Amino acid sequence: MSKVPSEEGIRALDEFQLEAIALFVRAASMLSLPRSVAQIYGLLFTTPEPLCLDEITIRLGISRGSAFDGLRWLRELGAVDSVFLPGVRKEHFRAEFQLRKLATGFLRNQIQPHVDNGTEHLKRLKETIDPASQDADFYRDRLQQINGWHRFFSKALPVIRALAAKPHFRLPRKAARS
Amino acid sequence: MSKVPSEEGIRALDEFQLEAIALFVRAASMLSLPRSVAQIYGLLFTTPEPLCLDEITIRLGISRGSAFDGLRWLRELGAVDSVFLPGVRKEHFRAEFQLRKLATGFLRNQIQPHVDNGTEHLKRLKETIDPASQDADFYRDRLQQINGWHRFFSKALPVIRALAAKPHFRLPRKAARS
DNA sequence: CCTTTCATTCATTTTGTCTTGAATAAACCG
DNA sequence: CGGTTTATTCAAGACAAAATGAATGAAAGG
Repeated sequence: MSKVPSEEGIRALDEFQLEAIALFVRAASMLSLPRSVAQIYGLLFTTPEPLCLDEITIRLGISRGSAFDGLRWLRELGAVDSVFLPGVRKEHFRAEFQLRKLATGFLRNQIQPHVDNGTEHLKRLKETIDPASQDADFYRDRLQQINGWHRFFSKALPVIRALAAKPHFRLPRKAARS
Repeated sequence: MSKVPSEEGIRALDEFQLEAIALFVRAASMLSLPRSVAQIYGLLFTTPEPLCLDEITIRLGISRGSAFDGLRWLRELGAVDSVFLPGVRKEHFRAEFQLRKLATGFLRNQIQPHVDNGTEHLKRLKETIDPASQDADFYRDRLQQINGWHRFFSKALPVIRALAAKPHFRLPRKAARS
């Protein structure tokens, strides 16, 4: 009957979902993340059951490609889990929402690499200082400044991770719908 | 003699400056900030004397418009100071580089507004829950989740500010060139 | 005033990123 | 195996953000 994904049995987004997705989109724009990523996460976050790729494209009105890329990104971050339902071929997805996991994934994927890379660049920067130059002292001072920032970030990341892990910031358990 | 900014007496960037600017550009890309902003900051950071707009455009090879916008952005953040030299008409700029100031400015301008705005959106989101809906409980649960994140950020920002302010992360004083 | 210099704006062009959708590959099924 | 469904890639197009530079405005100097 249906070769192409159809909308049969797919209910439209309700007001809560729309508003929540909008909220995620706003938050994502703060981090300059693609709208589609935020939409996908928002949809999964506000949907009790795991959804497959086609359902996502239909409900959000985005293309397969976007949905696929967005899901891959979210999975790599750990913000989305794939779920295999017995007897169902399609991969299904649901939102992960422990702050600890989200923060850890984001730091690991988006921040840490830059900080690590910075270490290397700092070494190179140091070597560009010509001791004979009349600016050598000034440059050494600036290099130290950058080094200080770099150390700060190296130390701050674990602190942030720890903050996010504090149960204090999690919710009191509430009955979850099955 | 010169109606148009010329390169008279403007020495080219040396290796240290080029490398440092590249480093700032990389860092900026992590935050999705425009390249020109990073270039300007990098140039000022690695230049002992304050520079005026024209010197910046010449040394970096960017347009007046970019330089102006970039400087405005950096000034609003507090990452750049303008300096008025006696007997000199042109406004001159120099980099501010206390981590405390940079972090404070960035959080104030780029993050805080989003968090504040979030408060409002959360209120609206709450009102979209239809108590009659069969998803009402589920949605309330999710709303609590987002509330938790929001509280986390509200609390985390001051902590980060405090971290950045720790003298521990600043450098031992070194003689600065006048 | 009038002129000159410097600061600022903004319509246009350029650049880079996101999205799309058709093509391809892989997995599954009988 | 063929046939079919599902997953993934990727070149082309759409879009948004940034950069440009000429035009305008403001301030200073004489």
